[in-house]
Amino acid sequence: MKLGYPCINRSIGCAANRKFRLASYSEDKLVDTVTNNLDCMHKILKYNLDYDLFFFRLSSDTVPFASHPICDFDWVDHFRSELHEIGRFIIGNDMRISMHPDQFILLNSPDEGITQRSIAELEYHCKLLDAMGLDSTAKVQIHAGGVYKDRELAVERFVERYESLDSGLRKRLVVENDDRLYSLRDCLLINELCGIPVLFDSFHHECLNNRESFSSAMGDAASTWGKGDGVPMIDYSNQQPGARKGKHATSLDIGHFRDFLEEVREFDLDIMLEIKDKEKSALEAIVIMKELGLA
DNA sequence: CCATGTCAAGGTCAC
DNA sequence: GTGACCTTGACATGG
Repeated sequence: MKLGYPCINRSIGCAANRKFRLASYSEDKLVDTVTNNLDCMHKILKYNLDYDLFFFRLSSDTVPFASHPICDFDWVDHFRSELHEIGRFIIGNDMRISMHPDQFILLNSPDEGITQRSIAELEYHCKLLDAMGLDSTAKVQIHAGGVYKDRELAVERFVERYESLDSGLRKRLVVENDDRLYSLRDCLLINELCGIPVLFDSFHHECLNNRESFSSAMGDAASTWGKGDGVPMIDYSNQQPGARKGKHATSLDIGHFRDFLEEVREFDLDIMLEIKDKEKSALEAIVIMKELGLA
């Protein structure tokens, strides 16, 4: 099992997700920002290696506005060697990488324009991973999307659009159960219809489910991952005490995490820890995993 | 320098 | 039909 955290490291004093306002866009600013972001990304990955954290989610802001019409800069070419070097570091150290575009990426929107912009954004994500030389085990996770007053039709649109994507995108995409609209069962249905692997989010599952236990849910999700997809990824988080249901915790609930691991320990998984204090909780979690002989 | 408003992008739900 | 809320950190502006 590998363990990781998303996008941001608060210990090392740099940010790999720096961006700027669209109104102040310039090519110089883009180059400066991406230079910073890639440099910091590399530093974070080195930190992760030092602490046995072999899973990391790259920020969608690595190349700001990459899929926006304003950006006609060939950043893949310009940053070819930096991207390649980071890719070599990742592969050489047997690290796992994911990305997770924001919630307005909607393959199943009835609005064709929204879908087209979403696809452009997915293309950017895949282009970044491609430029690093990462294989199809580096995943881009999305949600199923909206319901639009007709769930069946919305699922149909998702499947149709997924099938129309070119294989370079399809090989990286996975669909994640969310906490309000599409449960694990809904995602498994989508998988049956088009084959997209299902990324299990344990916290969303706690918010929205059909009474499946963690281990049975995990088994179902894991069975949707094929050979080229690598070890199944999952998202783990826990509830912030006293807050609205579905609010991600500030810090790791160690007892909950240990119980969760005990329940899914029969599976080989890579776990993304979606806790607000990022690497701090990851460092606590890796201790637990080692205690249980899982890392 | 600090505080507060704002930011490319949508959807849902309450009223 | 309109507006609040979701959720998020960091940019940007104004005092």
